[in-house]
Amino acid sequence: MRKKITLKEISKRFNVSISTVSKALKDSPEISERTRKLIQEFAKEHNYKPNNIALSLKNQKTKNLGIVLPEIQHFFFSSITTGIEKCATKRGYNVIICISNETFEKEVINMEMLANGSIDGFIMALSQGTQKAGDFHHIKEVINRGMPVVMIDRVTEEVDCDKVIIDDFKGAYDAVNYLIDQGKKKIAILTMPDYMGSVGKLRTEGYKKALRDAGIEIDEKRIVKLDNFYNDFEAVEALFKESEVDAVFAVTEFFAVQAIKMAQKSGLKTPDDIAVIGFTDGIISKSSSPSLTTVSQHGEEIGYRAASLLIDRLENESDEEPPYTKEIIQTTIVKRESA
Amino acid sequence: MRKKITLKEISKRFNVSISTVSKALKDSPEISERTRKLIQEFAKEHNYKPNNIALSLKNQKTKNLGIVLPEIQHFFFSSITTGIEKCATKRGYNVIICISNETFEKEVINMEMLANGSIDGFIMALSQGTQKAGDFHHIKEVINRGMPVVMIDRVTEEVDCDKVIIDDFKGAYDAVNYLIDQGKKKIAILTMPDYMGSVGKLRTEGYKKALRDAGIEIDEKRIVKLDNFYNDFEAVEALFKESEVDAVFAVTEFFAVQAIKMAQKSGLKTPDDIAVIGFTDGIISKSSSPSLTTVSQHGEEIGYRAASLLIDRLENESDEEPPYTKEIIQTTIVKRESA
DNA sequence: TTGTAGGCGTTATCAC
DNA sequence: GTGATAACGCCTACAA
Repeated sequence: MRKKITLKEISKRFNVSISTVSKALKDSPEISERTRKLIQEFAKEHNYKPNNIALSLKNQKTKNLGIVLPEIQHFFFSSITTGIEKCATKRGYNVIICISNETFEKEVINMEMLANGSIDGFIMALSQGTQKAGDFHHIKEVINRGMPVVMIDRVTEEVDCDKVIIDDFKGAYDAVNYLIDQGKKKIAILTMPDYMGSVGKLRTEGYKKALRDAGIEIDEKRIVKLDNFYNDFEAVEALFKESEVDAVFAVTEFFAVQAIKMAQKSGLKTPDDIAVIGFTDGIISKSSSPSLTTVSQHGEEIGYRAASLLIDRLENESDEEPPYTKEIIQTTIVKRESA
Repeated sequence: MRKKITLKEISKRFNVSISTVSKALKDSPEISERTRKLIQEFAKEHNYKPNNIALSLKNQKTKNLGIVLPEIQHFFFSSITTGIEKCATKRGYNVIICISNETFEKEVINMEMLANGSIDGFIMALSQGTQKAGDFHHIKEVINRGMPVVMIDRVTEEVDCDKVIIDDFKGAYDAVNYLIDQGKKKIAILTMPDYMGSVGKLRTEGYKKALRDAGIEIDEKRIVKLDNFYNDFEAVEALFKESEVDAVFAVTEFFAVQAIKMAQKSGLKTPDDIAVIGFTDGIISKSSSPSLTTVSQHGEEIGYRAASLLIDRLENESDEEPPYTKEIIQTTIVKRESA
């Protein structure tokens, strides 16, 4: 079992031409029974497989999907990746993953690299940096060149392409309603800045709408905007202490768990004194104590759907492009102990 | 901004040969100042970038690293991925990630796919299925063909290649010692079956050694082997109730958190009644309450080192291959509330 | 200063 | 039934 074998080498071995070998391996009736058998056996023995790169060059397609994500350490994105990978594998595609690390620059570089022939299409979620910058030229450029892009979760209206998102607004609305149904009135939200579109803005709006619909007044001091994961939660603790809060809707798992901690510190019981509901049904939610009631985003489904859309488009033979779709994956509430 | 432009197209545009264009773009002094400028400007305008696939075919290298991991939803593996990605990007490589989903079959298929020209080398961790089967022919084959492989974390002595592992034995030893130092005597271990080499066997051995060295008798009923993540923890709870345990060394974050839950259920306080120390310093550890004292595996460092080793080998120009190395990343104990 | 030719591995078309 | 040729996009040694 030595180096990779090529058609050329096989052809030399049998003193035939390369094309004969190629045809023989494809079981072409052009080639004599005998030669075919001979070559096929030899190939199998030497474990011949056509070189992917050569095929890519010839066919002008790589069978690779380019994935550009802000990070993959948190459950939501890693489960998206899992979903993408499942669909891709099933349909004969590989997955090249690049991490933008939440920065605009790395997002651009990654996409330019990959767009250069390495992949057939993109699945991507915007980095924080890109959302902040509001600059989407790199994505538009790729699309203009005829490379399909599917945006997931963190998307923008400014780019015209297929999208798979969750209904952040409704997810938040449902979550807050759930709390209201438990008889909670003083509901706080731990959220993110507005430029974090879906996570920050939309969920906050869902929260407000739910309160309004229930005839509960919106109290701005119960809207806490946190910038990142190592933020000061003292403001939150203060709120709790002043018993200004009887429930918390947290926009991430992490915030939710922190809220529980703060409550415990303040001697408050969850869910009786302070109920907590989070977003993202990840490992944290399952393993925290009390375990978290959360809004599940079904990351794996998002990934799977996105890959499915992308591959459909790639393999669409008809000459007219189907219109862009926007799929909305419904969130569901997973009831556990915290609310 | 239309379709991707090629050397050929540029050459037509200026009525010169392809090689002239190629040289001009490389700023070769062979080409006249004027032609160079002209072509370079045109290329920049049209955002010319050489096609990666063509380069790969020509250079017989792809600048892609193939990563085969059992899963990436848990923090340890996703942080490894992050580390790999960082190093790869820095050195101009892309990362193709495939998930074996803990099965032997998918591991084999993935590696065969990638080995077919898509990548220059592998970084991989064995799936549970492969460890159970004890069949490593696919890895040996790849290596025999001259494709370098770096095994990480879940490795086997049967394959000769570069390896990056943590010192599971010592990590466990240290963890248990830490508990002993706190005056704990009845220390249980929540572990995995022996075929899970590093996670199961080695850590259990470290546990035993620590007890032995401290002159504490090993009590088999305190060694609980759990098969997977949705196991019955009743056995554990029973142990707690019979007050046969005053500390737990858990071989995963998840087990650790479950142990805390069981303790709480039994009305025992952590860390006073039952101290708990886990393995893997992930998100769960940080956010659980009480937060977990854990053995940090430094996944990102493992990934970074592995990628570094692999790329070094790929770019090693000298004709003799350097000997295989086995890097051992030291674990450290991250002290928090649970012990 | 510019161009030609060959090659990377494969396949498809067409010729013998 | 088999083989030569061109093409995918790029690079480079060698002509002209």
